[in-house]
Amino acid sequence: MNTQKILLVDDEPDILEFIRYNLEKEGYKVFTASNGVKAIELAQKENPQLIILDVMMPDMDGIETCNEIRKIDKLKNAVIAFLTARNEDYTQIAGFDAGADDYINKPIKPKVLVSRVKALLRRINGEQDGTALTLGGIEIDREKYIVRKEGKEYNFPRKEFELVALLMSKPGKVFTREEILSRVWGDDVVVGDRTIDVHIRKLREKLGDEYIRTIKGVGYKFEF
Amino acid sequence: MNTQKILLVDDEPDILEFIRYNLEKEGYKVFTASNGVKAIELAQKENPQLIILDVMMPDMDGIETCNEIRKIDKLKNAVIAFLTARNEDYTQIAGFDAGADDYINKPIKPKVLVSRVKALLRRINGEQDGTALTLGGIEIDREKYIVRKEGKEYNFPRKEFELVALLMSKPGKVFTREEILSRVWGDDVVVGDRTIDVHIRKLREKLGDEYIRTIKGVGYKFEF
DNA sequence: TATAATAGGTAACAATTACTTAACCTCAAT
DNA sequence: ATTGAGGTTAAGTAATTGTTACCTATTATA
Repeated sequence: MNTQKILLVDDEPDILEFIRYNLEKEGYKVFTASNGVKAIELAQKENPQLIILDVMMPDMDGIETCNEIRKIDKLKNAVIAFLTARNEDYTQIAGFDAGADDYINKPIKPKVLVSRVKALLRRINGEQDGTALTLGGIEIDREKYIVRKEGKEYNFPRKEFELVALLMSKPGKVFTREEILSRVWGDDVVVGDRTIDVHIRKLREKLGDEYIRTIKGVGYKFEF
Repeated sequence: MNTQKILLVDDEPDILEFIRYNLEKEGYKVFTASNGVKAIELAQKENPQLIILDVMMPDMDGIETCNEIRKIDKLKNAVIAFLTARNEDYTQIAGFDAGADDYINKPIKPKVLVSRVKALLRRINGEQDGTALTLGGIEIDREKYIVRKEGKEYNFPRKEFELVALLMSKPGKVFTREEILSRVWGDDVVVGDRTIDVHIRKLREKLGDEYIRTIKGVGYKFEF
């Protein structure tokens, strides 16, 4: 296997060097950038498998940088992790929307960092793990495209699967109809108003009514 | 040839006796154990060529038992098969990590059981494999480019072989059309839309419809 | 070398499944 | 009571996949 490339983005040199040290010790090839613009340049050039972004940065913050990176085609498959201070709840929500794959909390502990990085990189190299998400007895497995409930497996049609996966990706968060349309159907597709309802209904039929809650006038959320 | 020893482990006496009856009829020497601890003891003493483990057992489940057995040096070459209920959480593919060689689905049909056991034992006696992979009664041999099903051998054309080998390499995982094209045909080859379908059809014709499942809008996967 | 057999691919159409819509219903807030 | 948001159902529509027959290239066989 090729040496893995990691791009590290933070405005604090100390943190940059601290993380670099710990990752290079593990044999990774580490690139660093001190701001979003440089990060994007480097990412274009080096095509890293994993990008670690500090959320809090001057000028262009991590989320914005993430959004820009996600627009670059050849980086579509890169794994992006955010560095955040503990308990930055709002940030996290925005971060998942931006397509983050994981969060790493500061202060950083070397061991945690390394094992997390390994787990994230394993995802790319096909190896089993991390693909399943379990919440309130319901498990969705992206890789196998299966939903499990109480040991039984169900094959959901594509839209239903994407919909439940979206809602579960951020349990408790209310997804507006707009958001749902944009992320499950795509921005250019135009569908009628009742389409979402019908899909929600099908999900409730299969999972039970207790998981998906309607927030009238706002949207839907997953609860457990 | 020496009489072959088979160790059977299940907590349900009925199943134990049912299988024992069918295997003894074929001339095998069958030992039974009702739990993992006894199984390990017996395995140590009798050194069976084949061990059939029920996955679901109280206290020490099949996978755990398997892990313990694999630690015993003289049992390194034993073939281990799991008994599983159909549609049971495929999580057990974790069983492969534990070093399982095959899965046998419940409910058990005598004929299927016997031919399966024969196929597994054939591996030990004489025919050295190393590159063979057996799943749900289908065995693919990368070296000889041969597919075996219930004792019969089939010569698959290259593409068909590569396709089934790919799907079986990660049972349960959905391979997108894109992935399949890239890995069986290569990234630069351009083939029409229906090409994959036709090959899938040929495989289903030869193996039976129950192995390859279509996930509409996503891809195909191997199931057993 | 001619001929046959096999493998791989394509096109046309059938079948299936998923998705969307329309029409109508319910419920709660004003 | 009226309105508006969402729920429900059945049926229509679109998209994806299955199937068959046929063509071409390659490899085996006489």
